[in-house]
Amino acid sequence: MSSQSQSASGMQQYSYAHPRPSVTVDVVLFTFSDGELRTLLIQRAGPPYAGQWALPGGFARMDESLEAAAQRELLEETGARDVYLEQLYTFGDPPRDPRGRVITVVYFALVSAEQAARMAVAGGDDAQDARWWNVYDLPALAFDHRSILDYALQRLRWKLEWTALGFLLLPNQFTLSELQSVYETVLKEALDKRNFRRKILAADILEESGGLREGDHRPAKLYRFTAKAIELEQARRRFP
Amino acid sequence: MSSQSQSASGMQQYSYAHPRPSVTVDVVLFTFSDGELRTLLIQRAGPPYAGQWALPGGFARMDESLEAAAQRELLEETGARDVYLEQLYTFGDPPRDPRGRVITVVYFALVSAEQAARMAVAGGDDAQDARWWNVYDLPALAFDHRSILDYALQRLRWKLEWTALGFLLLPNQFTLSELQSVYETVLKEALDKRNFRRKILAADILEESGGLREGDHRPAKLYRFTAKAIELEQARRRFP
DNA sequence: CCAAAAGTGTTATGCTTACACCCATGC
DNA sequence: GCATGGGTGTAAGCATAACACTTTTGG
Repeated sequence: MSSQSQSASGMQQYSYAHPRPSVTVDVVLFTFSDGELRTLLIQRAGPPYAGQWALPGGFARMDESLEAAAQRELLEETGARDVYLEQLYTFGDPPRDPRGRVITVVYFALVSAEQAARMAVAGGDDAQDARWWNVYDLPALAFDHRSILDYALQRLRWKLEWTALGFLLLPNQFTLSELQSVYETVLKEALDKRNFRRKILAADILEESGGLREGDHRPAKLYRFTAKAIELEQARRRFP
Repeated sequence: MSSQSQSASGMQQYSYAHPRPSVTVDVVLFTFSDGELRTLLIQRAGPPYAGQWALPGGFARMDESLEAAAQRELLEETGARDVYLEQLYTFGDPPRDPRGRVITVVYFALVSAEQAARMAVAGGDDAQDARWWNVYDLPALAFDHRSILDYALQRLRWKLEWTALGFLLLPNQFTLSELQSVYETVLKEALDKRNFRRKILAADILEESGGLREGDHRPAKLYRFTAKAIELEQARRRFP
């Protein structure tokens, strides 16, 4: 059907009987710190869209799965391993990349504030710079990345409403008020404190860590999510 | 980054600096007739998996969107236009196709029994045969199509539980018992008749067509879905 | 008149929502 | 002692689930 061979004709090494699109894997990475919902963007070093900010990502290699490619991109651009990932959507409208037909399989990723802090956020080869941005205060984005990000945000909201994934954005230990603040920031609506606490605790995915968050005022109990909760989410991961 | 040019060297016409995967678009097409949930499969004419049944689909062209490719494949293989489509998932594990790296973007489609009946189900170029199969009584499938189909079935169940998409599988006019039978077949569980009717009617997406289904016993009122209902589903279409 | 599917209401239960005050600490 | 965020219970409304009989037609 489509044959593949390697010739030694200079730059053009891979030849096929039919044209093929490029396939990239991009990642929308969210975290929550300093009271903000943040996403990681890299600044493009070269054209097209040189100097503009874009989602981290790159070309899919021939010998790795799409999810592995997403993990690899994250590792290369942030040093992070074992990140919660799920496939978001595949964008492939012909005009989305001026270089030609590029189909991108986009993954959706969540990291804790701790993981985010540990990251060596420096970008890979084709990046000038990389940094976290407040999701509600973004620069202009390259390609169709703005609409991809909006779509990811929609998915994140949906996830928070229907699953209990919010804790993945926080450090290992957190107070219920911090968790509520994540939900309120992501969903962009105020929640009732008593109802929120009841619902989260009823979901039976949190346990008291025993510690207390000492601060300016009354100390707050620290919670962590149970191992069972993580498994549960992993099981649901491919869905929908 | 990756250049693309055409040379006149026999079969090898398209050359790139980096290897590229093939990208196909496959469609899982569901309908409901004769009390069965059915999916359309085509029988492969050539290798690999010659003679085995597979999802309809084909290579994505360079100048069309992924959804347009799915619509085109459906048109070529069934003659059907204006089919309800949504993107399901992108499968790209390296070993999924023995011919090499093939990434497939899978779409999920629903057609009414009427549309299904009108279809010229004959398959395209590379098909020996094409026919509808009872989803609960399938032949061996080529590639990883069995797990794709299982995933699509999961999505269909979820859609029926949370949205009111069931009517897309039925003819334009249908009785509430027929609609309930769709739900029961897809969800694989018996539903309470009174609760089902109340819930569906409360959703305010059906209207009486005025007609009656005459049969062996007491005639049943015919319903159709309202235009509003279709728009509503279209609006939700990209979600999740 | 019998068989078969159509059609119809009520009650109990659980979940969601709205709502206001006391508690523990740092300064 | 006061300012600040932490922590708690109850009642009303709403949606869900369970449940059985009458109606209409064809044969």
